This record gives sequence, structure tokens and C-alpha cells, in this order.
Amino acid sequence: MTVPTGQCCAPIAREPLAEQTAAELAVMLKAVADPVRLRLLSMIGSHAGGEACVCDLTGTFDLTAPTISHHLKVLRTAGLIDGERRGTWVYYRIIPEAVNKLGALFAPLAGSVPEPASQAAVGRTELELLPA
Amino acid sequence: MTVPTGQCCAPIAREPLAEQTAAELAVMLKAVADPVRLRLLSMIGSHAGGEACVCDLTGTFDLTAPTISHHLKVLRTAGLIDGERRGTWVYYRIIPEAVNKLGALFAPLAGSVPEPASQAAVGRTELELLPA
DNA sequence: CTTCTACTTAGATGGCCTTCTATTCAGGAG
DNA sequence: CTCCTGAATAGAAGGCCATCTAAGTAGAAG
Repeated sequence: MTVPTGQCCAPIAREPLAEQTAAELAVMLKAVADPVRLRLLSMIGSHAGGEACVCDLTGTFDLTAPTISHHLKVLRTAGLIDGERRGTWVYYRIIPEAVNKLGALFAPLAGSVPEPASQAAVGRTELELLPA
Repeated sequence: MTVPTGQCCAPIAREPLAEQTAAELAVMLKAVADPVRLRLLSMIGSHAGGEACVCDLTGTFDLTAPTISHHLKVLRTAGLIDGERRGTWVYYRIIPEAVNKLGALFAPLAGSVPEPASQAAVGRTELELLPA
């Protein structure tokens, strides 16, 4: 028994992903699988106050405003960020639950170095994959 | 100070991703951002013995063998899996470090519920993003 | 050596995706 | 009201990607 068959690894390595689950996750992953969108998500998430104005984002890239707007829409459609207009500017913020869902997919892979497992149930949302 | 500016969230929300880092991560994410490849990765990772023969994978999909082979090559090129031929069959296995790298990107996002942070340094590889 | 099976490579096709320019919408200022 | 700025939408062009069929390679078996 090389693998204990209990819960040992990342959800993705625990049991085969159902077809529909994979399709749903792929939508989110596809939104993040772009250098520009990945940086946008990172810039929004790391911005002071947890939110960033579009005007803070456009200057960083050699892209036109409509292109940035398009990428933001992709992220928003995938449920990763949310936008709100306040006066002249539009502010975007990360939706933590969505990001956590991606993290939980790959996160706790014990791998070749089986850690002492000292933080079993701390209130994480590791298994909340299906109730999308 | 709404955000402590210390290490609080997922790496992606801690500081803006560098351009090159985002490009490298996007390659890996793009490999995973496909329903078929996501299921392939899951099937390989969850297979008994930690490895799966190609013949075990082809039957699950309504796709031709060359298409499956193509997807496996994408996953292998991205560094997510590794393949080995033993006799007649070819066996693929997951590369845990690569999957961990994706997990670490999104994983420990405290989000709206700041947990007591009881598992600061357990030996995780959370910060091993840049030394790709 | 020939043949069969498992898998990969080569090349082509259709669709999706990123980016642009041009236009439109939303709010504030004069 | 009119003008200006910030942002989104519309539509088009070009490239990339998933999939297929056809052909090639690797190993076992007769």
C-alpha cells in the first residue's frame, strides 16, 4: 500500500474530478491563466484597502484601457473579483472564496515530504469544491 | 491601516506579481485551465500507485488517442507531470512540487475571516514561488 | 523478420481569445 | 446645459488552441 487511500493529498489527487466539476473549475482557471489577468488579480488583491481603482491598473501595462477593461470583465465573469462604481471611478476587489477554491484544489499535496500534519481542521474551506 | 502589510494573504494578494513571474505561472495555469487536462491530472494523481497508464486514461473521454496524447504533452511540457515508458505501456505521474506551487499561489488567503494564524511556519513551501 | 498493439508526431481545420480602434455610457465641473 | 474624464461596449483583425485523420515509432509476440 503505497498510498493510504485516506485523505492524503490535494483534492485533485484524491479522486478523479467529475466532468462537470472539472468544467466549472476550468472556467475559473482559464480566467487566471493569463499573465495580464494574473497580474491584475495580484495588483487588486495586494492594493491598500483591498481594492483598486481601474485607473491604478491601466498605467502598469502596455495595453489600451478597453483591453484592461476586457480582462477585468473576464475575471469578474469568472467570479474572482467584484467591481463597484463610486463617483467617477470604478473599484475592484478580490472575492476571497473564489481564490480559496483554487487554492484548495492544489494546496495540501503532501508530496514527497509528509509533514507532521499539525493543522488538520483549522476552519479552512479545503473541501468546499463541489458546492459551487 | 486596514491591512497589516505583513504576510497575511495568499502570495497573489500579498504583493503585485512581477511580469516574468506572472508569465511563468500563466504557462502552468494555462496547462491546467482545460477540463480535459484537469481531469487527466486528477486521474493520474488519484490513481493507485501514484501513476497511470495512458491506456487507463483514454477510455474515459470521447476523444481520440492523439488528442489525449497532445494534452498529456501539454501537461508534461508545463512541468506538471512526468512520463516513463515501461515495456509496452507509458506511465505518467504527477510532479508534486509543481502542483504545490499552484496551491501556494492561491492557498492561504485569510479573506474576510482572519483566523488565529496558528500554523505560521510548519515547513510549507508557500513562499517558493520565484525559485522556479 | 513480420505483425500486432500502444503511443506519439505531423499536418490541417474550425473556433476561441487577445488586442485594437471607434463609439457609447456615467459622473463631475464649469 | 455643455464639456471633460473615467470606464465599458461594439466590432474587427490576427493568432493561438483543441481536435481530427493519417502516418510514424517502440516494444512484444509469433
